Amino acid sequence: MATSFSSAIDVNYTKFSHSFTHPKKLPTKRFKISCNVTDPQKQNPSLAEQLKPLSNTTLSDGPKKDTQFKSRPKSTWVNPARRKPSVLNLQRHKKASYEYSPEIRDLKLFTKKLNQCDGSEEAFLAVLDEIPKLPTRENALLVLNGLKDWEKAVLFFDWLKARKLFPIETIFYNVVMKCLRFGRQFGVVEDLANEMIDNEVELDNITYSTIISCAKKCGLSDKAVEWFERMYKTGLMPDEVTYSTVLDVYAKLGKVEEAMSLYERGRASGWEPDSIAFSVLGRMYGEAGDYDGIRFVLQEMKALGVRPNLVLYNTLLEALGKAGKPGLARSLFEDMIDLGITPDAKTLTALLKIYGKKRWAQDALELWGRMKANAWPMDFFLYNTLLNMCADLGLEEEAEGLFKEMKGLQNFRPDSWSYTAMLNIYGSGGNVDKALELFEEMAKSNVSLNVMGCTCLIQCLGRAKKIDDLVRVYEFAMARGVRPDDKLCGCLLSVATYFEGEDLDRVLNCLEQASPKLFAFIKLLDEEDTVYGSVKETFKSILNNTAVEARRPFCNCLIDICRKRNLQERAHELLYIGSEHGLYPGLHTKTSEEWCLNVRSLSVGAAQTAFEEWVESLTKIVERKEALPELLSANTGAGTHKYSQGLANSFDLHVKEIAAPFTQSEDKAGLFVATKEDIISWVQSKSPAVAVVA
DNA sequence: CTAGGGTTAG
Repeated sequence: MATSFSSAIDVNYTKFSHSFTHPKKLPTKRFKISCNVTDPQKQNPSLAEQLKPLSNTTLSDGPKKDTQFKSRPKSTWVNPARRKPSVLNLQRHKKASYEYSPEIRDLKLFTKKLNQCDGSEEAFLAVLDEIPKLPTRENALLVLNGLKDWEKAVLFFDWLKARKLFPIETIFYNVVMKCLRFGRQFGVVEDLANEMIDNEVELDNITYSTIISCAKKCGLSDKAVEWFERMYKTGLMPDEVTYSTVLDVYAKLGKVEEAMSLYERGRASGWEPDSIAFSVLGRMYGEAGDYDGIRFVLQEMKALGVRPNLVLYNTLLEALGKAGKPGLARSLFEDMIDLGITPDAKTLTALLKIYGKKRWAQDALELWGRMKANAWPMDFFLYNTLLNMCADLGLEEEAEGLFKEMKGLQNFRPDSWSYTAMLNIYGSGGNVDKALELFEEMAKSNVSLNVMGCTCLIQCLGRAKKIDDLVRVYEFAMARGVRPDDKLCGCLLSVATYFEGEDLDRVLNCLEQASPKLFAFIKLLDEEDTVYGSVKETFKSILNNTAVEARRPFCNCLIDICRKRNLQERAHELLYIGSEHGLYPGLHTKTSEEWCLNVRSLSVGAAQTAFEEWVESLTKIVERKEALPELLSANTGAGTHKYSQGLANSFDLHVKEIAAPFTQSEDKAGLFVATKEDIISWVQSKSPAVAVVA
């Protein structure tokens, strides 16, 4: 079992073991805090002290049957109607289930009545008064368990307490708390917990894990941590459920160090993490995009011989998607299949997302084929994920087929996600007519246009220079309450570079609605008396208020707009500010043999601007007779996307325009090279004075 | 199914 998923883990493990910060070395802040809250009156040992004897005695060798984790107490539930059957009884009354016991059936009916009655206290108590006979402890639990509304559970619980029919034990509180958690009533849960303390009713691991998970569900992480620390204060050791619950609290807070610290302490105390704990950790590392962390989880699972189940595989695949690692995801998936686990829709969704995002077309299509061949389960998410995958891979025909299939399904229709994926496909493929057709179809089928669909349409209509349709779609979206986001603003900015004159003004009008600040900035750039300081200040403020992924597109587009309006100086200023802001990491790289200008992430205008700047600085170096490397190169990239291929071509034109001595490499499209000699003689030819001095 | 923990869209 452990060996079958080893193939995924063993990849490059040596490298991994060097780069991963082992949890043992992590700070233990969390535990210092839990020590600080120790009640001075009780003088209980700190967690570390509590765990010490355990780690010395139970960690290393041999069977650990004496630790509490092996023998967790089972539910104390007793079904009053199901007595331990004798062998004879078993033979004769095989079907004698409690459902047919009249007493239980009555109780169930009574519970149903309680569930159905009016929510008011009076109505509930009125029904409660009709109870056939005063309940025993077990019957009371049966009723309590069957109540759905937390208000009713609390009323019934109060009624039980007032009647004093039997002592109210921990289990009663636990059952009520579970119900309160469902109703997200942390305040009431906390009151009950304090009541338990006051009444000296024992709080056990079930109580604590319910309190903690309730706080978590209510988004009160600080309360969750607080109650975990209170638990330590009492000297109660967490069991495996409490561990996973608290690990999840830290994981959802993104507190990786705290989670790992707890993990390590738990391990030292003899806790054996199970698939749920690993699922929590895997998800946490996925959210952090931490590949080494995910491999640590896989390694630990292997070392402990934990056999992953479907949910754990799904979580790990999802995490690998977030970390952007298709290779490990693929081998993990194959391990899962080899183990005989049938993937569900979530598994396939996770995997297809990775393949699509990473443009692993072959693997994506192969998997899609296997899905059909094996009739693996499909659901709504999976259909839309397949459509998105088609968009990522540019599979227009496949998407059309799938979309048609979706329209014929019984259970659901294509929704705005599905339409958005199709708009994305038509938009990036430049298929304006089909995109517009889809837009009309959405209105007819009552599917609302979301902001991404709107962005895809605007992009597409902009490229096709269909200004009337563009404005119409934009106004439609705004009227339907679509709220422009940074991506839509970036799209409008990029579209603005396709238009001139009156049409440009119409695009800018749209932009003004979406972002008055951006619109004002464009006006500012246009004004002659604008000083650099105010450009810088305004632009920095805009960038800081923009989603990270939209910052570089903003800068690129604004530079393009400046160049279109012959504001070259402004274009250089924006590039400078953008570089200072870290938008173009790795733009310049230098080795002793070669200096390289990497413009792959720049727009046409930004690339030209960067190139001009570079050439200017090379010229100065030649003029000052400073050292140059043998080779100089500018890289535009070949462009894997349909619309990014333009960069190499326009760059080529620009190079020729300014007669720079760079030539495009024949082996590698988008790579422009010049030798040191080329540059020197070119500079000298431009300014003969330099040649004379030389 | 019987008191507590983990997974799904740009």
